[in-house]
This record gives sequence, structure tokens and C-alpha cells, in this order.
Amino acid sequence: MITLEAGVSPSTVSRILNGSAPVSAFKRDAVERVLTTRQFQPNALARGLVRGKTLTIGVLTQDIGSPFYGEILRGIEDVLAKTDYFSLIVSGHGNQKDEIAGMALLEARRVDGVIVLNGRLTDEQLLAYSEHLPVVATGRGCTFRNLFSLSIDQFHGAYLAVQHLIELGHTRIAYISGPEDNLDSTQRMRGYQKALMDNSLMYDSNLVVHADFRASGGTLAIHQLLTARRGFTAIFAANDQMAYGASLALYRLNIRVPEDISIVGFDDLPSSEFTMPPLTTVRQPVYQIGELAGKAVLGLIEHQPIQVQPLALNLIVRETTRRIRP
Amino acid sequence: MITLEAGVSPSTVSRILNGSAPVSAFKRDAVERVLTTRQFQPNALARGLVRGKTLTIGVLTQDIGSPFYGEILRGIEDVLAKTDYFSLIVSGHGNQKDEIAGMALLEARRVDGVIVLNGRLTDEQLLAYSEHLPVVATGRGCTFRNLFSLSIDQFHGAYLAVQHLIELGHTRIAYISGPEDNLDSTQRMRGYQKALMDNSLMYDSNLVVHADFRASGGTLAIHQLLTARRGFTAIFAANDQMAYGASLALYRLNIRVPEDISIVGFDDLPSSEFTMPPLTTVRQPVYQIGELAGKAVLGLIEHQPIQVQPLALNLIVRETTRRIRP
DNA sequence: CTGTTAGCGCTTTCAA
DNA sequence: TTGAAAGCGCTAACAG
Repeated sequence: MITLEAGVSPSTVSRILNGSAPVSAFKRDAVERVLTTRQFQPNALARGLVRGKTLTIGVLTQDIGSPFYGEILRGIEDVLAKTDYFSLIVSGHGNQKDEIAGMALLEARRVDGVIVLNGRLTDEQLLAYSEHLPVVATGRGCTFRNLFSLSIDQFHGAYLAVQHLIELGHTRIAYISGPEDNLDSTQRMRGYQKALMDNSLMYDSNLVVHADFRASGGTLAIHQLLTARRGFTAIFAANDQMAYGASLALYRLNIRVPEDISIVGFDDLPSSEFTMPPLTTVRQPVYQIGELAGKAVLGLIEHQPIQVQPLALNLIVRETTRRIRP
Repeated sequence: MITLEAGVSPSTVSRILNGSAPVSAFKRDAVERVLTTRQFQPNALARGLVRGKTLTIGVLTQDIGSPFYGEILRGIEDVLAKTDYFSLIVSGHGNQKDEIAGMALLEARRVDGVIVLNGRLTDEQLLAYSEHLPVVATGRGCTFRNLFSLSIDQFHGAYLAVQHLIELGHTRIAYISGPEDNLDSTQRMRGYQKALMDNSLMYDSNLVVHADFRASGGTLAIHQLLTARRGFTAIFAANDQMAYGASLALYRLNIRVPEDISIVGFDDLPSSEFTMPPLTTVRQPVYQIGELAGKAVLGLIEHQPIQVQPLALNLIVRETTRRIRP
């Protein structure tokens, strides 16, 4: 159509579109005129088919509306925006079945690489995918050839949080954990235990409650903890959202934070700066994780070495923790 | 490859893949065996190219990490998940340039339809897109042939919020607005003004501050409002996030909510149930908007009538508003 | 510098 | 019930 109207061959149009070979100014002008008047958009499907490359990076996230994954996606997007690549996001909904379906969808669309954000696929499954597709995964440590993993020391983050509470004089510290099969959550649990141990404090399993990483789970957890009637003066929540829910439950019971009970969260969601009082928490460099993951797939795709910048967790002390009353 | 290994023609494989024509049990078995062992994923690009249909719905959102748009996306996703369609999300970042680029990308990928979530494209631009592509848009009222708009009466929502404050005895009510060029925000402004008027209260432009829909904007707004030294006992914020920021600013200044000042937000983000105290706000049926938008594109694509279910805004009274002290 | 040709992986006639 | 052939829109190799 374009070719007819401009009186040139398809290859000439292609050459102009891609700048792949010199074209005379005359023909170029003619073609470009038609191109703009017709608002021509080259068919990405046809391109992908012939080039064997779609300039698309698949992203398997867990929850499309989550503030946590949202920030990672933003990091990925910003990195890709500087290139010709583009991200195709599918959600695994935190269950393996959907994750496998999502991966199938990405493969069917012939993405050039995949970023897998945490999730429940096994390392072996990931390795299998990486046989024919560059894969970058967060939250694990199984780098291998075409599979790049980037993990952050969750253990250490938890250790920092609990150490902080202990330094404030707390000795009875409850832990609101995530799902039992969640890797991040169990690593944080170990950090919690280690910090207690290093300070010669007893680990008491009655002070540990498993919840679901959501605010409502935090609320529930408080009720469980309270009915168990084990005294505690501080709470370490495995993520900020559960800390929110826990705070609300305490507020309802007229227990004040931080006067009566201190709380530390994990993640440092953007909103944690604006809770009341602002939440003391462990900051995950979420956006940077996204950026790094983005750069890593590109590196894998283009067979370039991947710059491994260390990602660290930091304790952000705000106003939900305070020295225990004498 | 599959064809060779199973000793059949490509058309036979295609027929099995699509169930488009009967195939003998014998060949079917042979092919299916190869299909599974090879973990064959039909190339979606090639399919799309030949069929002229990609089973993909483009979604132009504004902000990939936002809790508000995230909920809409979830609604869309859930509707599409029941069909063969799949959503391709691009972000417009709240500026027209990126939105146009995003639309171009979606067109290049030959999506079968587009959902445009608010944004800054003009109605005319949308209409132009709809010439060759089914378009569903939220937050406007310009339905026309291949363009379906769904809007919610923001005016009414604001009216409810302000009426509520007035009923509690407030007469000096500040409004923290969104950007001046934002349609939702200006409609809410009109609802605010109307409610004042209907109750014979003066509209005072000094009580109106424009911010950016983000928490930090709410914080800033409070400072502006306070330095202007116009007394007020209640605040209506054009969205929840600004209400969060405003609350924090007040807390810092030792002004208590709701004892000293009442606050009403807008949107009812999932987290608003867990703020402290829980936020009184106007609930937008965000998830339903997503669902409806999803159903609407499918309707447009398949030339089926679109079920228009009315979407209403509700005032959710929680704990940031109370009767003014005598 | 430019046009012709072949082919990416699939579906869809058309014959058989 | 099946295969051969054409073609979706593009790019890349090859001639010229």
C-alpha cells in the first residue's frame, strides 16, 4: 500500500524504516510523506516473525496491583524505555499453575527474554526455561549460564530490624511471618532467630504467627498473638502491609504505637512514609531491583557481561519504634 | 519440525491445535505425543499475522505502580482471563507524549482493542483511533460507534463527601484539588462548590489548593493552607493519597484527626481501610470499572451489545470525620 | 542505490 | 480425512 502510493519497492520502504541501507533523498521524501499521512505503523508481528526477535521482555510478576511489585515493574520499565525493548507483563497470582501458564504465554509470544519476579516456580523449572530463553529471576540464588538470579540478603535485613528492637531494650519480640512456603519470609525468620540468639534471648515459637503478607493478615495475627497471652513489647512484621494491619488492630484495642508496642515492618513501601506514625521498616531497594533485572536481561540477550551492583537493605528508623519503658 | 516427527502435514497439526476440523484418532495421537514431548508453543506472531487477530487487548494505563490503576488492571485481567484474550499494558505516565507513543506501540502490535484509562489524550484523538480500532475509555463521556466511554459521576461523589462534612457542622471546608487540568479533579471541585452553595455556604478560593494527587502533595497543601491562615475545620482531598499526606502533615503539627480537623478522601484505596484512623472516603468501584471496561472491549470487538451497568460512588464513613466541636 | 525473490510459522482455501 | 499451495507483512540476500 505504502509501496504503491510512493512508487517504490517494499525493500526500499523497509530500508527507510530501519535505516538499514542508504536510500536516495528523493525516494526517501516520497516515502516519508506517505508514511506520515497514512500514519503507518509497521506490523510488529511480521517483523518479529522474520527477524526472530520481538524486542519484547516478558515479566512474570505476582500481583498486578501490588505496591511492592509495582515499584519493581517501574524500575524495569524505566530501563527498557531507554532501549527499543518493551515489557510484556503477566501475572502469576502467587500460584505455580498461573505462573506456568504465564510463562507459556510469554514463550508463545516469542519474547526475547524473561524476568521472573519471585514466585513459586522451582529453580529447576527456571533452569529448563533458560535452556532456550534468557531468564532473570529475583529472590533466588541460582545463576547459571542463561539464567541470572539476583537476590538480596533478607536474612540480614531481618537481623537489622530485630537488632534495632533489642537495642531499644525489647526482649519479647513477636514475629508476624509471611506464608510458610515463602522463601523471603523464612529467610527473614532466620534473621529474626539469629538476632535473638546473638543477644542471648530465647526464641519462643509462641511469638511467631504466620499470615499472608496482606494488611488483613496482620490484623488477624495480632488477635492470635493476643489470645495466646504471651506478653510482648515489640513486633517485627515480615512486610509493611502486615505491619499496617497490625497497627490498626492495636489501635482498635487502645494499644498505642510506639508508646506501648513498637513495630518494625519490611519493604518500605512508598506509603510507609505516610502512615501514622510513619513506619520504621527495612527498605528494600525495590526500584533498583527492577532496574538491575532489566539491565540483566538485556545483558543476557546481547551476551554482554552483567554489572552486578550490590543491593543492600537498610533499616529506616521512623516513629513506630521506641525505647522500652523501664 | 513437529510435522516431520509425526509424519503429517502442517495443516493437520494446525487442525489439531485449533480443533478446526476433524482429524483421525491415529494421527491425532501421534501429533499430540510430539506436541507434548517437544513442549510446543505455537508461534503467536505467525498466528496473529495470518489471522489478522492477536487476541490481545492493549491497556493504556497512567502509572504502573499505582494502587488506583492497579485495581482497574486487576478487574480487566480477571475478565480477560475467562476468555482467550490477554492484556498488553503500557504506561502513559500522565503525559500526552508518552500516551501517544504507547498507543503507537499498541497499534504496531496489532492489538484487537484498546482500553484507555483516563489520561490526557483528547476526545478527538480517541475518536481518531477508534476509526480503525475498538476503543474503550474511562473517565470521559464520548461514546460513539467504535468508541465506548464509561464515566462515573465524580461531581456527585464530591457532593456526597462535602455534604457529609456539612452535616457534621463544618462550614469552613478546605479542598485539596488535583492538577488543574485533570478532569476528575475539576468535576470534584464542582461537586464541592455545589454542596457549599446548596447549604448557603460561601465558596472561598483561599480554601482551595492544587496538588498533584500524591501523598507528598497533600503534605505540601496543608502547609500552604496553614500559611494562608484561613481557618478551616475540615478538609476534602481529591484523592486518598493526598489525604494520607495531609494527615501526616497535621499529625506533625500536633493537629489531631478527627478531633481538631476532619478529613475525607476520594477513591477508597485498599489501604484506606488500614490508615490510622481509617479514612472516611468516597469509594470508586475501581475493580468494577476494570471489569466493565474489559467486557466493553470484548463487546466492541465481537459486535455484541454492551451491558451498561451503572457504576455508583459511595461515601464510606470511617473515622477521620466527626461532628464539629460546639 | 534499488528491485526481485525467498521465507519467517502459521492458517486457510482447494482438491483429492 | 488429508495434503498441497498460497499468503499474512515484513526483512535480508542477491542481483543489477
